[in-house]
Amino acid sequence: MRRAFFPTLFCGEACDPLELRELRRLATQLYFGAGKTIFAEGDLADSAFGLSQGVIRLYKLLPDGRRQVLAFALPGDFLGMPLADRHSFSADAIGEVAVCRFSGADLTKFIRSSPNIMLRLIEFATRKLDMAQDQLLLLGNGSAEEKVAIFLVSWCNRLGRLSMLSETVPLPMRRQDIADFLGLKLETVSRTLAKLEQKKVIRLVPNGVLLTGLAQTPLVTSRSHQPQI
Amino acid sequence: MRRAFFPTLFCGEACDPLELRELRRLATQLYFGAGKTIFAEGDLADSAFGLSQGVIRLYKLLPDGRRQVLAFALPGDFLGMPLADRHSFSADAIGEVAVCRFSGADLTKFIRSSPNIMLRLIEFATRKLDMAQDQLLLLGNGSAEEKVAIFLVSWCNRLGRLSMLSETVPLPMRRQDIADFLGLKLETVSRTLAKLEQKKVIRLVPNGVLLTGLAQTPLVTSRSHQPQI
DNA sequence: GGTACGATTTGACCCAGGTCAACGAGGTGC
DNA sequence: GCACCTCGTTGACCTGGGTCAAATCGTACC
Repeated sequence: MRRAFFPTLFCGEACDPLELRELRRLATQLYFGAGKTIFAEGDLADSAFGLSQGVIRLYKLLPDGRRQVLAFALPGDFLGMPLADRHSFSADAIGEVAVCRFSGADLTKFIRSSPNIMLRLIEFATRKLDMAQDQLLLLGNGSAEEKVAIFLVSWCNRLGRLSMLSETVPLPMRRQDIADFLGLKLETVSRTLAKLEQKKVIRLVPNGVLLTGLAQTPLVTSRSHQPQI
Repeated sequence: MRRAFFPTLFCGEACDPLELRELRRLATQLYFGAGKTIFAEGDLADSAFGLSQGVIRLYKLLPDGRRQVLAFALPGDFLGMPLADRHSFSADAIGEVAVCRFSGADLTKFIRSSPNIMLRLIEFATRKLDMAQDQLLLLGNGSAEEKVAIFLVSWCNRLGRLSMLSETVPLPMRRQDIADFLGLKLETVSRTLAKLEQKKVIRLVPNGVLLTGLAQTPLVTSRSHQPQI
């Protein structure tokens, strides 16, 4: 829980230092324990969140309990879209988590006053939309093996970009989370991982995997695939 | 092919009449025959399109030919996100189609100069994202029957909103398109429709259906579901 | 150490939906 | 009319992944 990590959405050369200072003023750091809910679908979106430390799962629930995990958020990710009036999905902590919260009213005023920030938001949303569409492609057309393999590849690409990649790739989420992300059952995820291990593509270790070489399946080559919301 | 239909994104009370006039100046009307491609995934997004008349299917292809239909666009829909540099999916006409094209450079300049329009774009993208996430929920968790039923309900809600709903609901797209939209095979779509007809929920007619009462399955109740891009 | 409890793996079986193939209903051109 | 072609339907069969149940592993707490 070291230093405050700011949403990358607001970082980079394009962001005015003055605006950044203003933003920092709006942000407060919050901590959540494992399994705690940051916000739930349907909640008034009276504030916006950036993830500083830890991993968060974003998901939707059906009345009968079925769940679709939309994404796993990593440090730097922004949660949800500012300016929406209600959250369209739930978010809860996987392990310990630190987030920075932006109070809604102030953030809204700030965004509306800055064309610069609005442009970044449009680009942000465009990227999210693109990723959601890649995910649709995967859910609609992938076999269990393709789904799991692509999930692993994309997960370690993301960790790599954050320099959080050691020899072994950590998988902090439960099998059930992966299953709900990929539209599979947890037994199938487990079996598929075992199958990949037999093929010498990965090696399973407690709370992680070791990638020893991932075959290129048709879906893997499909551009981007960097699920992060 | 009557009058020019303008993207609803740019309509409504919030849009300044002066800006609207400017936009109209940027738009040119184009016509495409059945099956013609308006743009393809990966193309330079040097212009943006609004659909005036007809139906368009938006989709992604895999190298091996598998296809995911992302949405069926109806008149008033905007195709793709402005400001992106490349199209992230393909679009082609189902039947005869009229679109208005906005030249990219001019549109970009116009958007960047209008905070008003940028805000609308953010809201637009937020809605699209929300819809994509509902679609993920459906693809990941729905049975064939749920998928088809929800598709029908949502399709006729959209037609209803456009007052394009007569006694019988037109289904201008092929079974294969519906299948690729729902992550099913065309035989399954056909069988499922037949099953729904046996249950007296619908009646099949050439190029359409007659809804005689659609049961509320868990997924149907899941808010919104107004696929349109 | 030992016990308890949740997460994961593994096995045996089943079924929704995929696959393959035949058939039928409209169109269209000659 | 007839040949041809595409789209849709239907049937028979198969299989990938779901379901149910029983180990096994890991970790935390006595």
